[in-house]
Amino acid sequence: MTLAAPPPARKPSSPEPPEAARLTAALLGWYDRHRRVLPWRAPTGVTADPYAVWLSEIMLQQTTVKAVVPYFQAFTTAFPTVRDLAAADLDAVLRLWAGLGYYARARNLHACAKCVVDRHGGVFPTTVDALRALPGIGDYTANAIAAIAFDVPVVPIDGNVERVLTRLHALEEELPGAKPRLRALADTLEPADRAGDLAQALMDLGATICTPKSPACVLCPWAEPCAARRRGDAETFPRKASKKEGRLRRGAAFVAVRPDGAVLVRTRPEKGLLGGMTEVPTTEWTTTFAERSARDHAPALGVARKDWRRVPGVVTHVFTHFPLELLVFVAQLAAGVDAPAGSRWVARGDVAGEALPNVMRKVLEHAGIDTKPGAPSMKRAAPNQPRPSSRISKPKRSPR
DNA sequence: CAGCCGTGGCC
DNA sequence: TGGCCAAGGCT
Repeated sequence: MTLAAPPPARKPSSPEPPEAARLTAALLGWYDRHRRVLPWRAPTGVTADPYAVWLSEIMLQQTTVKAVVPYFQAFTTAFPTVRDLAAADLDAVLRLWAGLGYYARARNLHACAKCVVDRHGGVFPTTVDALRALPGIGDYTANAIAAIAFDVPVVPIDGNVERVLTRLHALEEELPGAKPRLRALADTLEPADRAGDLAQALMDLGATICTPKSPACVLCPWAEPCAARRRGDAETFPRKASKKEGRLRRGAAFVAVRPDGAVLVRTRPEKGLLGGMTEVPTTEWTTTFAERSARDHAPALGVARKDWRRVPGVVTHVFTHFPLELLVFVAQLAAGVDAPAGSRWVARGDVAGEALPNVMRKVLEHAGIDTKPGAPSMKRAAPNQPRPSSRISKPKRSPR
C-alpha cells in the first residue's frame, strides 16, 4: 500500500507502458489522493481485517454506504470477532439487522460465521474458491474479500465496476448479457501489485465520480481514455434490458392490543419474503384483495367482527418486485386473552426490540403504536434502529 | 436464467 | 412525486 512510485526514468528508446498499465497507475494515483475513509477500511499501508471486510461487503450488497455505517458499528460492537457472531442466536442477529433489508443476508451471515468457525478454525479462507463456497458469498463478494483482505490479484465486478468499465469502453451490449465481456475487460487491468487498492479504487470512482446520473468527468482520472465521455453520453451507460414492474398487491393487517399495551405478533416463515422477521397477523397480500371480507381473516381472539376498527388511510410500501397497500384494523382486547397458536403477545416496551421490517413499523405506527426504542422498557433495541420513513398515506377523502 | 429478495435517498 | 438506483446472492 505504498504510494505510487514515480515512473522510472526510461531511455528514449523504451516503449510506452501498455495501455492497461497506464490506466491502472492513473486510477491508483487518484485513489491515493481521494480514497474515502470508511469504518471497515484500513489506513493506507495497514492490512484490512478480513472479518471487517467480509461483514462490510455483505452489508453493502445492494445497500448504500450511508445506510450501512451505523449497522456496521452496531455489529462490530455486539460481535467483535467472527467467533462472537457465530456464537450468537440467529434472532439476535436478525434484531440487529432489522431495517437494513434483504434479510436472507443476515441468515447467511450467521451461517457463514458458523462455517468459518467450524470448517476453518475461525479464520477466513484466503482463496476466491474457498470464499465462494461460503453462504452468502457469491462471485463478486468472493473476489472482493480476496482482493481487499488478502491482496489476491483479482478484480471484483460490482455495479460500480460495471458502470465504470462500460463507460470507459462505451460498451453497447446490454446487461446482464454483457457480463462475460465485462469480465474480460476487467481482467485487462493489472491488479498484481495492489489488488485491494485497485478494487476499492474502482468502487470509489464509481461511487463518487463515475456516478449513475451526473458523472463528474472533469474530475475523473480516466477522463482522457474514456470512450463514453468522448461521445458525451457517459450517463447513458451501462445499457440495461428493461425489467417489468410488479403489480400492486393489497391486504389487511390486524393490530390487537391488550389493556396493558401488549401487541399480538407472529414470526414469518424462515424462507421467502421477510423471512424470520416479526409481523402482526395479516391477510394474504394479493392483487385481488377484497376489502369487504378482510375482517374474516382477523386472528381468532373472541372479539366481534365489528370490534375490529378500521384505521383511516392505508400503509403503502414498495418492495423490489411489487408495491404493497395494507389496510390496518385495530382491536382493543380484554386482559388475559390467549394468543392463538403460532402467535404471541409482545409487551409494549419490547415492540421496538423485535425484528421488525419497516413495513411492519409503518403498520404499527399507523395504528398509534410507538416502535422506536427507548420507551418504558429496560430491553435494548438495535442501537441504530432507523425510523420508518413516515410516508403513511393520509386518510382519503372522497371529493364532493 | 429470470424471478425473488428491503430499504432509503436521489432528482 | 415516483421511478430509479445502491459494494448481489440464491434458486
